[in-house]
Amino acid sequence: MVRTFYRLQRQVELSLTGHGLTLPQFDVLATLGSDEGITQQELAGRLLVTKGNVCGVLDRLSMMGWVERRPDPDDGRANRIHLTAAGRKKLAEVMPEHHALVLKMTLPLSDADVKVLRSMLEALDRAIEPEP
Amino acid sequence: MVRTFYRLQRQVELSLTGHGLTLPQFDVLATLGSDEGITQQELAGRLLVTKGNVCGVLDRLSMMGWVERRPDPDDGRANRIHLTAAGRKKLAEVMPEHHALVLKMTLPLSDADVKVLRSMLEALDRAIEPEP
DNA sequence: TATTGTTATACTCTATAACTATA
DNA sequence: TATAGTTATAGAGTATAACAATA
Repeated sequence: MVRTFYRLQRQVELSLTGHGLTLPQFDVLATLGSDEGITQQELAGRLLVTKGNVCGVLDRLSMMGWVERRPDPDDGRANRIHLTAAGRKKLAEVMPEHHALVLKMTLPLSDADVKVLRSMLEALDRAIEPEP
Repeated sequence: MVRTFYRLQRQVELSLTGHGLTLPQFDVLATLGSDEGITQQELAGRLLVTKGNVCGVLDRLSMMGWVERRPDPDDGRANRIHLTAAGRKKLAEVMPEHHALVLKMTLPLSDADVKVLRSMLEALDRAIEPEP
């Protein structure tokens, strides 16, 4: 089961490589796409990675000009992470192919199965550290 | 969907770290557990990684004394990869906790759901490069 | 000439831990 | 003192490409 997960993910990773993105980088962009303005700590929690590592990923993403750190007006220590216009464009560029790949990978399943799969994964996702 | 996959996988990865294993290393051991004696090329195909990279992972695993390369008697170029006794022991040591984690992660699902999920994943797995 | 495996390089990610600054 | 973010280090994985030995 885990091996299948890994293979599916490698497939996604290989596709992202063609866009000059790594999986963690894509994950950050996609997360910001739905939850812009979160802090680096929150981002670290989502990715299940330490804040130190998020820092490095953000360094690379901001060097590419896709994200920017804006100081939190209410907390001098915190940053709020935002997509730049270029980042939004990049995400819009990658997403269609990404969706096409997911669609292709789930082709052996019926539409109903995919729906079930999706709702299962959402249930599993919610179960991951709900009370940190 | 892919983000959930990633989060589930990170969870597995964090658990493996406690055993001094990385996900690719575990993947190799588990693959050998069911298909011992395959070549490095075959292994590379399973992991969706280049032969050069498999070489490095095997270097580390054999340095730990968990796998060994045996020259293929019929093809002077190829190696057949085998688990050592220590490797088999390591796998037996990690597997219970691994299964417990998978069980815990799928707890929000019913037994029937898990069965469905498993059969879906098997279908997806079979669909990944069936004709290389 | 093609294939199996090895080696080399550069980059990214991760674990770990010490550090700065704000609260 | 606790928290948000940064920096430093070491190890591992991956992409890419050149290389040796065998088929």
